[in-house]
Amino acid sequence: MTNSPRGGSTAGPGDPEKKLRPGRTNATKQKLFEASMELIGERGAAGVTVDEIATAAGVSKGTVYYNFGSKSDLIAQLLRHGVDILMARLLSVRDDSADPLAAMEEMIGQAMDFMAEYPSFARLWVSENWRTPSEWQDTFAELRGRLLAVIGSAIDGVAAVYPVDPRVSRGSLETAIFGACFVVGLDRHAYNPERTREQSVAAIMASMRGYVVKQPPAQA
Amino acid sequence: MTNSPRGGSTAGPGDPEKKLRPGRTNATKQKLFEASMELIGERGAAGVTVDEIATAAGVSKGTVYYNFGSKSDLIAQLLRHGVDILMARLLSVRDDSADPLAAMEEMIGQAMDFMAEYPSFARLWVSENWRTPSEWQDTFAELRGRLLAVIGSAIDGVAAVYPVDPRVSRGSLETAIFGACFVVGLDRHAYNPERTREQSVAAIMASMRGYVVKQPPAQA
DNA sequence: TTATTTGAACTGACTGGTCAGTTTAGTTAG
DNA sequence: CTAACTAAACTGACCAGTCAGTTCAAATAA
Repeated sequence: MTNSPRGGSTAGPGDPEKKLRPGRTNATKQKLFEASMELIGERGAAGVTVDEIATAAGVSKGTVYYNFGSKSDLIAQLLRHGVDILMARLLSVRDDSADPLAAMEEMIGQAMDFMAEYPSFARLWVSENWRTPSEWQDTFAELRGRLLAVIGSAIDGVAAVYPVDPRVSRGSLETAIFGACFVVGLDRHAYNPERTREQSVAAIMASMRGYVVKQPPAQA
Repeated sequence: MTNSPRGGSTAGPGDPEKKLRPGRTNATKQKLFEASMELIGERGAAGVTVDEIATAAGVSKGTVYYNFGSKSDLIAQLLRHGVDILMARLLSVRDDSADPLAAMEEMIGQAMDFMAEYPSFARLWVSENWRTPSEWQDTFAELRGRLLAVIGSAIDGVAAVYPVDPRVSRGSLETAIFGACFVVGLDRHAYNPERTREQSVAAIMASMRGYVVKQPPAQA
């Protein structure tokens, strides 16, 4: 199936238990990530050929198959790579603050920065997530869960301090905020580059401010 | 380039100035819309072949090219078709109500119903919108503008009656709500079918409730 | 020190298959 | 009659994945 270098018993970096020779770097994989992120974000996973990715990375096609077992595998690893970066930024938000709403706001700001920096990843995500029988279904489910957990705990932090609207379920709110981050970030990049980071954050934060009640919520 | 029926001088329905024979229906086009909406929503525009669409619609491949000039043209018309339906629903919301917040809530409800009924359209939209050099860039820009205008006027209606948070720009809020409708609708369909329509609407409405200020907004 | 070997990393031509779009000769039904 | 549609064959481009062969730094041997 997948391309394994020569012997079959020897392990290449494409194999799960890759053990880099000391002094060696992941330079090739990194270049392939960058090139494919760009191309796939712009034209979609199906719209980009492996040859194009290889050329853009300054590498031969065979190298792609040496480092990744398949195009599909490359994309799965690309998704993980992007989520790792986003997660790191979200988790960088210190939670010590007295005001969990401020922490939430900073997290949304981090998300907006990420979308501005990696719009191609955001496009890849919204393009391929939600496809019903997708090759990356499991990957998406896992990564989505990881991200939502972070947002969810930030929401919990708010709910622990402020009175909140009981009509709004935590899960739906997580999703709404998560989705708004992607869409607002992408829209800013594609259609409204003049919009500021703060405007975007404020628009998304509106849902958090609507979630906390200043007076008892209207009777259900 | 594109296929023009027979002689080149004869006009088929694929041509811009189609003039349906009275008594004739659009049955074939309708079937093609339904079939391609389903398939393209699931596997993406590039992942579906014209042959598959024709077969799923119970029609021959030639008929697709008779009714539409190309695959690309079919998809452009498909986008318009879907937006026509969504627009009709959004505009069906009577605006006479005393409370523009209630009108907004009903519009979001209509949007959620649409997403539940045409999840494939929603997937197609988020998959192909935001692609940088896309064949349907102009189509998307126009349709997006039409939809945002409707949401924007509903927001204006609220802002005319309630005091609103000046930190939140109308444009960003439009985008956030618009995007949240798609993403919450899709997520419900794909990952959380147990979530109710009301929960979803409430989560999105939170941003509107956060937009109107109950006490003067915190000093900027 | 110098020669030899090893194997991970990489190359790029090639294969087998797929697919958009075309064409043609015909059929159906209003 | 003619608009709408069918069925099937065909073209030409494109593309994922393969594989025999190359390179070269480090390991080992002499």
